[in-house]
Amino acid sequence: MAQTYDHQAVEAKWQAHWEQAGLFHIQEDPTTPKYYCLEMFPYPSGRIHMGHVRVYAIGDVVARYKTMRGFHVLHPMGWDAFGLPAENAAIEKGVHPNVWTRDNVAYMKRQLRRMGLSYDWDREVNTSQPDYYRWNQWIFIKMVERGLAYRKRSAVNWCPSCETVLANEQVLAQEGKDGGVCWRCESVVIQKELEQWFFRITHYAQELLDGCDQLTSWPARVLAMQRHWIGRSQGVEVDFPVADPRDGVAAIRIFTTRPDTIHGATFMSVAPESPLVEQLIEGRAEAAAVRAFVERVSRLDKATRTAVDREKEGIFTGAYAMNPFTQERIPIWVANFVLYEYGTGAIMAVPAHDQRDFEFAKQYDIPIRLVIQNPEATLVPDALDEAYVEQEQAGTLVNSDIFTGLSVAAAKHAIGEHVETQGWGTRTVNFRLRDWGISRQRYWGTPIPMLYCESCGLVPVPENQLPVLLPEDVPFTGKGGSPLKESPSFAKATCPTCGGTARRETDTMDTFVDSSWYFLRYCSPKDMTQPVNPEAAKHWMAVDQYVGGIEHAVLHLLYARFFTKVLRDLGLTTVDEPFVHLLTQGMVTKETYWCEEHRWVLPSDTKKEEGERLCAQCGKVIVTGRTEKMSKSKKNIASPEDLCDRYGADTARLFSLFAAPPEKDLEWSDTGVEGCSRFLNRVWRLVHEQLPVICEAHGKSGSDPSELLTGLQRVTHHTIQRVTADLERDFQFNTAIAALMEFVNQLYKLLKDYPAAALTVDERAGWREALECLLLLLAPFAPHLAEELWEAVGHTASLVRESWPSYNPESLVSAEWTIPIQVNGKLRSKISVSAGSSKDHIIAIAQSDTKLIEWLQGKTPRKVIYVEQKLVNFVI
RNA sequence: GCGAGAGUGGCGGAACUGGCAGACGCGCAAGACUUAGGAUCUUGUGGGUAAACCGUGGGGGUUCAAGUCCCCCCUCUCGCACCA
Repeated sequence: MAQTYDHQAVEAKWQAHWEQAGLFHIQEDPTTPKYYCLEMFPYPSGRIHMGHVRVYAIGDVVARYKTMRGFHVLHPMGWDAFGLPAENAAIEKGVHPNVWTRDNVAYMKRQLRRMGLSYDWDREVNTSQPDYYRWNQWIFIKMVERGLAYRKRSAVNWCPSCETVLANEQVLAQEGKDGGVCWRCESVVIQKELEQWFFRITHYAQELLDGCDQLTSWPARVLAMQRHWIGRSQGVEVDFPVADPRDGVAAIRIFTTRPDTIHGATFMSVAPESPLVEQLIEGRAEAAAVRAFVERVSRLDKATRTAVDREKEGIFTGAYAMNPFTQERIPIWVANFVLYEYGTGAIMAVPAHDQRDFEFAKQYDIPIRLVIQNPEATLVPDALDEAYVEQEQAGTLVNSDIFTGLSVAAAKHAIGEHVETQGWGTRTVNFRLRDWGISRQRYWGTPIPMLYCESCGLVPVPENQLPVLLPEDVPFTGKGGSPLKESPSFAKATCPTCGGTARRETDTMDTFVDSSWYFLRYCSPKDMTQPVNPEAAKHWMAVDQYVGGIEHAVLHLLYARFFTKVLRDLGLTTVDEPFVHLLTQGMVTKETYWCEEHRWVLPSDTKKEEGERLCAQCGKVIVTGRTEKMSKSKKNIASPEDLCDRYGADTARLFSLFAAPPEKDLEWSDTGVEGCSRFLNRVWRLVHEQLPVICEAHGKSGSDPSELLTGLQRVTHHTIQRVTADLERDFQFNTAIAALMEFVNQLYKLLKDYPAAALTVDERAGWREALECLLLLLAPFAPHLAEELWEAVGHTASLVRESWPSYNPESLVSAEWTIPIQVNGKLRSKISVSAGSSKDHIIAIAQSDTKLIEWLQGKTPRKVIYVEQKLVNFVI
């Protein structure tokens, strides 16, 4: 018998078998419960990387496990196929994005097949194909009709490298960079004033926030990030009348969450972009200086200007407003930290109780008036070195007219009410969330199905003219601007309303639109009449288990939740939330190597000499860098293809699941991979060595169950229990696999201790049960090997159709208990008693234990603690 | 600063409701089988020569018993960062 099995042949054999038998093809089945298992679909960048291996291995174990548990499991796969790399390839290499994408999809699909993943490929979707993106357009038009898609001119994020607009969610913070950076290329993003299409995600802000409470099986940090991103603030809008009113500015409306501090407002601040500024300064002596300030501030990009450590800067407009509560004249300033897009773009400034206002007041010598007193330590206004920003529970109002003496909480309520009864304003709620800008000035995306007619204005493309196809005659120059403009055939159109000439919208949609509803499309991927078949969606939705990277915590996951609500309101689905359980898997990381001369180097370009790692080229000492996410530039990648060639898909899967809990980072280790490969070979040899034992039925029939038989049964059923519990409890794959390894170790021990020749018929049956359970339990993790051995032990049907084994609690019962004996809480001995022994009996046995007698030194224990089946503790 | 999470052997990591700390794997050591092996198998492996004792980031506390509960502190990772 070979000592290692031929994984190449075995894996190819079963992949072909599964496919030919159509074992992963799934249909609605009213007789069994459904389960929808989904992993985030990949962008077809060219090759599968280890991150893909990990996420798809996780998903596949879930899908296979749930299938064995009797669910009919929807486990689809597809391609998030629109995106910039395809277009860049067109610019650089002259290959059409469609061709580039198609080739990549074909290659990556082969790679995924090689991993033995249980996908229903009949449901494959590809977002770059008209049969998919036409429904983006359809949904877009429905959203236009409902006012959920609209066009507006505003300052937007612009990535100079990708030459396109980005949504707020796609601008990320990066250390060392002043501004935000592009999510894709990490270039610093700038601001541009443009007219663009937006999705009114803010319409669902409250529901998106409330929905977080239902998502109890999502990681806390993802929910925290979403809640923060949505950013709900409850407060009051108040009009501050302008002291000498001018045209169109009778009052300045502010938003505050701290109406309780309103008596302490000693000035106001307006955002530099606000049109109020010009209205306030016109004709004043201050006008020129203010304009210069605004000009200077607005040259900076927003992220820089609003960085928290940036100095507070401002300028007095010359105008005054009246605090409606105190009737005082307070100066109106323009301040760099006030955001035009948030609230009303203007604030009342309470330096005593807001840190920003405090710093501003200090700098410009504006009075600071204390209106909240700390009851525990009396604050002296002149001695403040920071604003007193107390919590709700502490603080009492002072210097606040009739509100003096109220608690902060009571004052918030009372003053809010007063504002409303006086007609000065209203209580209101503000969100941090902004509408989603979806226009992209790129080619490889969904054309926005809108027309600009000279006489009718904006006109949606009629439904029966969809899809608006991407034109082929587009030159890829890389010189920027929407490439669709360059198509001679595309831009010109006929207005469906008046028949006159119209111009097509030449921007395309953000690719995040595509991925915002693909999970719904999988329910009825071939429906040519609608994006989602409501019946199919009703059957399959919501996704029971979603698996993907944490990097989408606010991007894709927020957009997908939004789209689900939109499609629900269009009657296409009945669920409010798309994903019930969310597993965010960690990154795959690896050590990096740095050579002074050759920079980052591949492990294979280094050599080890006398315990030191040297550069193979120049012989210099290699510095071992940080363990980081695998990346080509850091040269710390491991190739899934090499891995499959050398060890096989089962080993690759097993290692990705074993080396770390799924949500944590996984540090790549070549020796760890070998360990997993060794384990699979051990399973292979174990089963083959025992084939004669389990396949031949000779031997006498035993009378009572032998020690071997009860041992086999106990370890078998105990393993079933452990593996099942580990999978049921948050998919603890690493400990489930550890349990399987222990199982195999124990079986080898029994193999050694009980020679095959002497076995009874019952014992042979016990061995068969043990080995078959091993294969069943192993099947979701290492499906090829499990199938091969399942066949070897005599089965003809695929393991895919087998049920998950259940354990018999009686088999777990051991004839003996081993009870640890403690003295004063420290382990001193262990005793063995027959199972079911009474407390008194166990204590008596313990007291006669020689080791214990030594430890007790003749003293009588003050107290004896006995925990059922757990331990005895003598306190002396 | 705010939010989330994490600190356990040489390493990755176990330890469900307080109850034998270190499962499983890697690495290491010794041995067996081998012409040989980086194959395979067996044994050992927290520190301490050793029993004692010490050990879960540090310091207190509760308890018969603490990695686990309570209080204080430190470090690291990730996310958000002037949102009024």
